[in-house]
Amino acid sequence: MSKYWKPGSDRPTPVLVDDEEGGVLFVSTSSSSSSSSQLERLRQRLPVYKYRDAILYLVENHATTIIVGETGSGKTTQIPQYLKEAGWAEGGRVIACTQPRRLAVQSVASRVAEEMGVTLGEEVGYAIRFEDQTKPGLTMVKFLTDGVLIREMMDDPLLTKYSVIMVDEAHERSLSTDILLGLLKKIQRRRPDLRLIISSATIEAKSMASFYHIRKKNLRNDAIDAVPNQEPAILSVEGKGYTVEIHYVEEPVSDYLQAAVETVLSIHDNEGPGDVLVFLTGQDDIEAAVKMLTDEYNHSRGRSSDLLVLPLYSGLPRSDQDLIFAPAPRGKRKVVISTNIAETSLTLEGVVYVVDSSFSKQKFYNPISDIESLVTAPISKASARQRAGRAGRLRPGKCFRLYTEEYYLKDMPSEGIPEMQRSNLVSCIIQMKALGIDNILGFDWLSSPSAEAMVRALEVLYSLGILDEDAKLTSPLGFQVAELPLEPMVSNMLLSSCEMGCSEEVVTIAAMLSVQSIWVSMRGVQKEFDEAKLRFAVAEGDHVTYLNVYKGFLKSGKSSQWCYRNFINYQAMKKVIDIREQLVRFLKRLGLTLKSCEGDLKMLRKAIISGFFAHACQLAEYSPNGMYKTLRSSQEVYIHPSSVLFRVNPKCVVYHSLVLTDKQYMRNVIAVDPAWLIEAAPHFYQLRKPNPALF
DNA sequence: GAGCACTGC
Repeated sequence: MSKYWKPGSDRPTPVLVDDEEGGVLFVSTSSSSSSSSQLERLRQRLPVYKYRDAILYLVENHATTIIVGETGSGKTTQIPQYLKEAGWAEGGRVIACTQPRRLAVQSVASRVAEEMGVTLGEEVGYAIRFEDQTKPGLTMVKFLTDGVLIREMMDDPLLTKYSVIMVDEAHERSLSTDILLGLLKKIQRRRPDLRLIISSATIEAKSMASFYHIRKKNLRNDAIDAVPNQEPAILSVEGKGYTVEIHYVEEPVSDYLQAAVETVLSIHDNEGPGDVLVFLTGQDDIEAAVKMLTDEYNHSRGRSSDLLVLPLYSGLPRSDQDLIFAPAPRGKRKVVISTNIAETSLTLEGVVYVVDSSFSKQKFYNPISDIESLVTAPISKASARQRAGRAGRLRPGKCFRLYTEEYYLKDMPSEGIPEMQRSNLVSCIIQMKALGIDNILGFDWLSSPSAEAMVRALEVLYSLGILDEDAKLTSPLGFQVAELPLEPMVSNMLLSSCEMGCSEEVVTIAAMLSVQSIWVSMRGVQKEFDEAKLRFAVAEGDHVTYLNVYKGFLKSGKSSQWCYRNFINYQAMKKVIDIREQLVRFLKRLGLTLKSCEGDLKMLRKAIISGFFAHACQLAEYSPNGMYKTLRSSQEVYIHPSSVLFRVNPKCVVYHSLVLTDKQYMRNVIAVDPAWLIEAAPHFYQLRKPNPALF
């Protein structure tokens, strides 16, 4: 790696300046290229030229306002308060503010409640999954995740109780944010009184604005006069973050792991005090980097003995994650080596130096093979800027990019591919159908997914009996599946189990399949880990094994100590309990009853098949290495080593999901009798060429 | 005998 760092610039020309400190706000509309005339026009209309006044003026006069600025500037949290004071929450109307993450909803809501001097859960409340802290009739400002707002649309498609809807962090372009933004545009045509505020990073402003530009011909006649201005306004706000000095390598690095480690040591030797945050891609790289830095510590004490090196990724047990937030001991410099989790989800306050590898793991979906895979890929400029910004929260910081300035300027894509275009769309499409959107292919998306992906999702939903020949939700199955907060195949399995008399067990399995992994990832104690797992393992497969884990957890009195002894993730188990309770409530609301099959594992497996028949595989003949072929498309797949059926290799199995690494691995596998497949899904299997190996 | 970026309902 080059030891020579080249300082560079990053920030696009600042378009705007702040307000109360005597500056001006920059306001423009999407069609205008002349920003100064826009500014002049606004200046003439606004006697007092302040942030608050500008917001209220724009919301009053434009159907859509787009707030652009540094993310995390805290500027947007003042907006709901301004709106409430200006009377937007009177007469039972509510101001809604969405965030993509639960934690952000909670923290912003409590900050705003405090600023307004009210009790959280009354005038200012929030709603996230499992937790509704609002009082209908009293709550005027409501914070919620965008996913919850989409769920609310199922009961109230026009979101009639909201006067203003503010969507924060829209530039992240998460699946649910994109669905919401599309739906809101549709609502806007039928609700001229509704105001939208969308908060986004600079890079996305123009496309957001042109998306929300309402053409008159698209409005109902009586709505034309009611919408004050169909042209979205853009308001730029300068963030309050400190400047971050960017440094690039002079030559491309060949080994970014090695380069990251050397950069940390070089920062430690040459820079002033302050914590270091390093962005790598995944658990493997992170553990390796931690080890390299620790070895360095052992070899040359003088140089790095005062480094405190900590890994950070989502799979880490909570107690280890909490170490990150404790201040480093006196005289020590904290170095956190992290995945993308530190880019948006967690904020470390003491960070002054950021090291950016330029890579992250990203999900991609191939609609032809119907497989999602996770690959290491270059990040976007927007992401790089976000990473750099993590260094400027405490005081001016520095960001060391392990790539050249030329690469940044010329080759790095300016924004990432929206999640919508990298995902399997079954859940998305079922939600749209439940909201009465029939023409999915013609829907006005912010970024349209491929036709192949949409057609594939429609096919899968049709084969599950969730959609009919006209691509409409079936009744009751389709509508019930849309209600349940699960993957459609899991919903199908659960609903079938109610008819088959094993819902008590299957509701537990559904909850267990909804969490990342219930096992704690532990390296170095593999033998003990395998032994612990064997205590729960059964010949039928992983799903039934999960039932044993759940039983054991309940029997222990939901003990964290018990989890620790058995290599089970306590946080994941608590989530399983929450999800299971919620599912039971949903089932009761649908008029379905819980019934136990009292150990009839055959019935249990048949219920699983009724959701997952499309994921059936048979062991290839003469296969010494455990190769399976999928029945649907003869793809080569293997049982994942984490499965209790690894190396057991039953003749015919059904899997929950595939993970693509060097091979395609099936995760969560259950052994089945091939005859059950035809019984469960004759439409799916009987039309196919008979397979002599099976039947 | 090998592997799981990150959210969300």
